[in-house]
Amino acid sequence: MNELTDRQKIILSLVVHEHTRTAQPVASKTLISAYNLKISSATVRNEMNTLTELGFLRQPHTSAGRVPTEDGYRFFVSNLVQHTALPTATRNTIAHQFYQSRKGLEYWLPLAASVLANQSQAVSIVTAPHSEKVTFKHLELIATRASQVLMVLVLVGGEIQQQILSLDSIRSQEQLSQIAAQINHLFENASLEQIKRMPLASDPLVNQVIAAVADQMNIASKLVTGELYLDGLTNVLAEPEFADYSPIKSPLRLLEERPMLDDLIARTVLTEEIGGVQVLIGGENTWQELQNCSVILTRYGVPDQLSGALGILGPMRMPYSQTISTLRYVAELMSGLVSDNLVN
Amino acid sequence: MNELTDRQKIILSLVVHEHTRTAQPVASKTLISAYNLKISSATVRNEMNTLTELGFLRQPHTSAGRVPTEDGYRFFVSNLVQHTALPTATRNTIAHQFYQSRKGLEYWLPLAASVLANQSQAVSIVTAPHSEKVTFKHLELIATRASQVLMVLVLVGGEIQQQILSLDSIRSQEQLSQIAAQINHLFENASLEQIKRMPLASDPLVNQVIAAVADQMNIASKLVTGELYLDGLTNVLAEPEFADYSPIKSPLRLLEERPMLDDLIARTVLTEEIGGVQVLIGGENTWQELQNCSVILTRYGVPDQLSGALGILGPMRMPYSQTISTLRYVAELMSGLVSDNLVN
DNA sequence: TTTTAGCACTCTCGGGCTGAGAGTGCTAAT
DNA sequence: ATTAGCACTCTCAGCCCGAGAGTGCTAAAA
Repeated sequence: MNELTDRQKIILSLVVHEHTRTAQPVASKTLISAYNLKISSATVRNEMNTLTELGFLRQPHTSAGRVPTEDGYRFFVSNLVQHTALPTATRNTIAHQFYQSRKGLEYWLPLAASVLANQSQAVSIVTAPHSEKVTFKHLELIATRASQVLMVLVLVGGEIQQQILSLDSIRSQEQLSQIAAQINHLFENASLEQIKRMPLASDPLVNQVIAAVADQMNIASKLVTGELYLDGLTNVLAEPEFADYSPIKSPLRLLEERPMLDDLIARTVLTEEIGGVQVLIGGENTWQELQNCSVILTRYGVPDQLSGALGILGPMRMPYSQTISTLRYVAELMSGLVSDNLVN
Repeated sequence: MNELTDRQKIILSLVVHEHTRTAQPVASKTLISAYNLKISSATVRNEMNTLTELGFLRQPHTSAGRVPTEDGYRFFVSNLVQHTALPTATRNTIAHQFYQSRKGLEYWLPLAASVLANQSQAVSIVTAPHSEKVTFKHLELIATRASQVLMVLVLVGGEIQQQILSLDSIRSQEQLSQIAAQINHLFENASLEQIKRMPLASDPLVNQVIAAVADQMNIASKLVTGELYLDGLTNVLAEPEFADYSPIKSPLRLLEERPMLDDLIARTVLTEEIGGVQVLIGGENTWQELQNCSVILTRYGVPDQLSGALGILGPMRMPYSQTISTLRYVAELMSGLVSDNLVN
């Protein structure tokens, strides 16, 4: 498979590089002049020819330069990308933004989305961290009007679920607090299974609350990802290949349809350990919507406890090295923040 | 101002109607054949001419039909729109979707966004309800690790704020609960001003918590709108006038920039009482980004307690009557839901 | 055997031209 | 006041064409 000569690899790299820069088919002459190559354009043409036969390049038409194919990008990303560290200046800029933001996940998530979108000039995807195992942490019952009660459920990890309960009978705030305290004691660090196995209480109202708790925990356990944050939609629209609007629609559709996006994230990132980066080029024959796009995804958080996904969706013609580095760095930052603020 | 003859009004209406249907300039002949008019095309042309001189219509070029201008739409919306009730079938479809959704604001908000986007085939804007006056309802302190504490603050209305506190000293959950109970008693239904005026407690830790509460309430009071939900971005891209992509970018930018959107909502809806509908045509010389767009906004919720905004952003060429009716109906539904689930 | 210079060939792209068609404004008659 | 009729204007799609870009091939050079 990896039968390319060194020179062919260099040329493929350069074509990819030049094409990401200009968004134009790359001609043989352009290449030697742009990168000061010591070989003639004819030689480059010959090599390009073999690369084309191998399926790594293609010509839009007979007398045009070459453009990398999906396979070309794939080969480039898996074998040729040079993982350069993010420039210190960039790292500082990013870190600075987190530093001067308000503390708290609800501020960091949109911030991460915005930082990623700006840095990559593409669409960013950020999901709130979510724990695979749902564990009870704390319950609170707050009297509102008449028999209505606001139930606030805190899960280990820090996720908060709320629900309005209509109780069968009216209780005072003191009574409610007592019930909550009782359940808090009983359910300390309990899993959903453990809660389901517990015997019924004597007070039917307690049972009603327990049922609601179990219900909410059940909902939480079925979530693949937490809240979703997107940013940078307009960046994509600025890309020259989208001058004709139609190719835009499909990838944007993907972002709007949660099930698809969840599927995408579930099938890629969540199978990955934290720190790994997955690159999907052209939808990999699975997501039709992503024909001319690439998605780069990674996971952040604390393993086995609370983790979410970070991603970039952009044109296939994308500065992979830089984008991957940025994504890695933001993931690192976010992991740190999550672990510093873990509720357990 | 309202100097139009009845026939001119009819013709203006028909031009608007026909143009929203076809997205094409409307010719005099087209009009009489499409609507079986009993007058000749020459008469229509004469009337169109005066309407053009009055600034309600314009010609893209000499030998093209007429297109409504901003003023034309404005006149149409304020004087000529016939407020037809939403068909029962549509109402049922919408109500059904709310009925079979899970209960809870966190489900209704995206649902409302999705319903509006689908019904109007445009971009929908939904903000979570938010109360103008911030009032303390309930506080909870939950021990996590070491000296870290999760603070959960519930405001009257039901908004929940959370924050991780790093305490100066380590306390047990019992002690924390005691502190919370103490503050809950002290702050019952207190406003931010009242809290700020209260004397310091003897326990510095209590003061630390109170400061955090005040801080969170301060943040809440500064929010113009709650969380934001958008949907239907792709619908806009399907509009024929956006075949060339460039006009798309500006309105989408507006949606991504929270400050602008907040400004838009604040300046229009929030000045309006609940039930009223505001129509902004072509940005009304204030929002450059909305050149060829119209925004229809309304407010939902419980007056003076908890209210949010619902809106539709679409092309200026938009079925106003239908869209307004839909918006009204969804607002009505949402108001009901909010008032049924009020925490106070 | 590999590289290179040279050249013929192919294809795109923008400009200019053109004829058909759409729709108007005007005029004169009803 | 309305309308039929007509000349006029402007767009639009199609076509041709020449310039330019870039290739593939061949034959010579290294």
